[in-house]
Amino acid sequence: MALTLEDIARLSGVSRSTVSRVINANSNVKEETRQKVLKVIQNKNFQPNLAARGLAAGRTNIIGLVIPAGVAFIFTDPYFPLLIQGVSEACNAHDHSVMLWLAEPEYERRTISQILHNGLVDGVILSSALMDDPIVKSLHESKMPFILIGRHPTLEVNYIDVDNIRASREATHHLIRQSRKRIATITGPHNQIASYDRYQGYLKALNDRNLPLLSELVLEGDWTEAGGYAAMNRLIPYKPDAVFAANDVMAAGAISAIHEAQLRIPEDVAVVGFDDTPNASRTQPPLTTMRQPIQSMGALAVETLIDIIDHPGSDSRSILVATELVIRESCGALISKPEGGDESKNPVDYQIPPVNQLHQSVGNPADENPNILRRRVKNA
Amino acid sequence: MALTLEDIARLSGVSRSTVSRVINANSNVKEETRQKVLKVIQNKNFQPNLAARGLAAGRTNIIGLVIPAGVAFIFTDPYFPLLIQGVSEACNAHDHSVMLWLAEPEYERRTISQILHNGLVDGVILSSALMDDPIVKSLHESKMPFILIGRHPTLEVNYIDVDNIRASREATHHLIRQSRKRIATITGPHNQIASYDRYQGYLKALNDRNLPLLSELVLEGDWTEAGGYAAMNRLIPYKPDAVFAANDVMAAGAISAIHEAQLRIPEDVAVVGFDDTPNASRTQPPLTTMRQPIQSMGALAVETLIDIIDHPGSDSRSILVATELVIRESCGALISKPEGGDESKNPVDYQIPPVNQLHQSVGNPADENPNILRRRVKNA
DNA sequence: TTGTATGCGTTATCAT
DNA sequence: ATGATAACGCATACAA
Repeated sequence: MALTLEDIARLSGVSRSTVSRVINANSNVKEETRQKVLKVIQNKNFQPNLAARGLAAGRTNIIGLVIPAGVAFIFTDPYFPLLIQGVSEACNAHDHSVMLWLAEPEYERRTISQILHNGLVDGVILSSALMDDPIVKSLHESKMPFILIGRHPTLEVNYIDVDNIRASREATHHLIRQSRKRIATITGPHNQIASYDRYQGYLKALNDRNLPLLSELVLEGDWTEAGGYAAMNRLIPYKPDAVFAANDVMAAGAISAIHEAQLRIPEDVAVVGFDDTPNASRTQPPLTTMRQPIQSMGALAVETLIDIIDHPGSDSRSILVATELVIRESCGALISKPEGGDESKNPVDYQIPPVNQLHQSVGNPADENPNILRRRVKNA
Repeated sequence: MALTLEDIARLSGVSRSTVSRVINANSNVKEETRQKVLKVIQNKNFQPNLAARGLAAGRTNIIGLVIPAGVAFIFTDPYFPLLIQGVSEACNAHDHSVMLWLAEPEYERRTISQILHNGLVDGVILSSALMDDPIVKSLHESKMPFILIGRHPTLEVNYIDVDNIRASREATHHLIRQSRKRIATITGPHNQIASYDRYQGYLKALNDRNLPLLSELVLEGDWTEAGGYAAMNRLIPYKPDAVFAANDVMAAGAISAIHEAQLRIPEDVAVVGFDDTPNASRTQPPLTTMRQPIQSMGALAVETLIDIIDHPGSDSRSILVATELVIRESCGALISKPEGGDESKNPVDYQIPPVNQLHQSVGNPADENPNILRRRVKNA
């Protein structure tokens, strides 16, 4: 049987309460006593029972990480692994544990109510993807602290995201600057907010330069390599000279299709992806892509969630993490001189901040107001 | 505040114990009462507090999944995601939750003792990899039920694994049958049991056919694509006509290197991998590989662990899951007629069972006794 | 079949 | 600064 507070108390000649105080770093304990107790604890390698602690304190230091499995099958995509890793590391660093739910549709209803009411979890990180995810609504209506990875289209909830619109706009502008005229895009699934935002950015970029939207050059993918491959195959007959894929995995698929069609990259078709996942640099040619710091976002989610848990009733937080266009010359680089003279300056009306600089925004990122970006104040 | 047993009891006009009985499917309760209580529970969407349940019953229905992070950085490899998915799904299906620990070296010591003693976890699935992993020893010395994914070289512990030796031997035989004479291998890291076993299988295959071991054709990789690429580059000067990579990701790296050296696959160099990860079929040419059902192994681990938890003191289990050589003609296929006449029959002295058939073995898989493979008796 | 009483290992409130 | 004691929400042995 495992040791208890009582055991430690007896062994160190104090009361249970004092041991509890020592463990919880309560200042009301004489240094001498503290050391004595601490020694016994170390000696016996005592670990307080978390279930009991949870019961008594109403707090478990456990965070739930929920990933809808309708989306999670994309495990050939490093996105979720990286997110999990980021969350896990941050939890370790903050003395929390992570409970993982890959919420399969069939179990979803049971799962969500379990999470909310079983008293085992202090808060939830939800990698929501679907625009109308019922889990988000359930959480929003409950008292459970939670934070989304990826903004929500309508509800005012806590979230961490990159500014997908801005980032995609920037990525598309990169292609426009190369005088690409027939820029295709392979989007993510319609019902996901990230897909929507990235498509909006693409549209805005075209609009910025008065380029027409060619609807035959817009195709919906499913984030997978096979999907990108299939989409590109259907795109090729329409002779695009560039393609913006909403993630790197689809971009890789597109590259395969382009090669098979005997077209050259980037001479015939330039390719730009999104994510900068580990092997974006290993495609042939290396992929130009929009980097988002997925692991950092996971970590930031943890820290913010803990902050929310510690300060209930505080304002809702919307945190935007900066992205960075990673130009790998061979894949999405300039192939012709700019037509006009103004292409040398960045056509986007703001500077992309460096990737490791985290920013907080209070508004909706869809709003056109780069100035509300503020440096995030930690532990504020 | 969340509802409690007491609330439900009051609402349905019975005692707390009766409600508890209903929830725990105790047979000693009148059907009528049962229905009555059940209705209130459904109605109020009551969820018992798991912390309290854990405290009282000494069981939480939570399973810990521990992945050493020294290994987990390989998240560009779908292995761990697939494993996590398999474990998670099985846990859902069995009404358990999964607690995830990506055990980083710095936190390892604290982590392990937390897992063992915090009373939050009924048992642990450990994706051990290192031969001398201290976590395994800690677990082995503790009373915590646990199961390894991947056998342990010395300790007699519960594990799930594929027969790596046998599988690699089979894979290598496939190359030998093509009259390949200079068969290279890219192994995993030395200190991992899977690497060791797969290398042993390679050695046995050479030995089976009296082929010499050419030490310049053996190189240690690190499971990553970059590692496979680098290893292959160093291998090429020694003119191998085939290479067996200990996993698909390294095989993909090797393919890149071979292409860059202007060599043809499989005419000049045949390639065989291990795992059959989702995009093994998407390499150019498609990869011939040894399939292991990673997700199934995760699920089987969960079921076995629950069984162990339910029946403490039972014998230790060693379960081997069958593998299957997936021959994709273009990558590791025959390029020349067999030299002798006996190559037509399988040189390995046993049939590889179909992949979805799970088997149990009592002995050490390193032992040469295919006959001890038995169908696993479920719920036995 | 049902209710009562006790204990699980903490934290927290109250004394001292 | 420390110690008793009462919750926390549930399961279970025992009584009825």
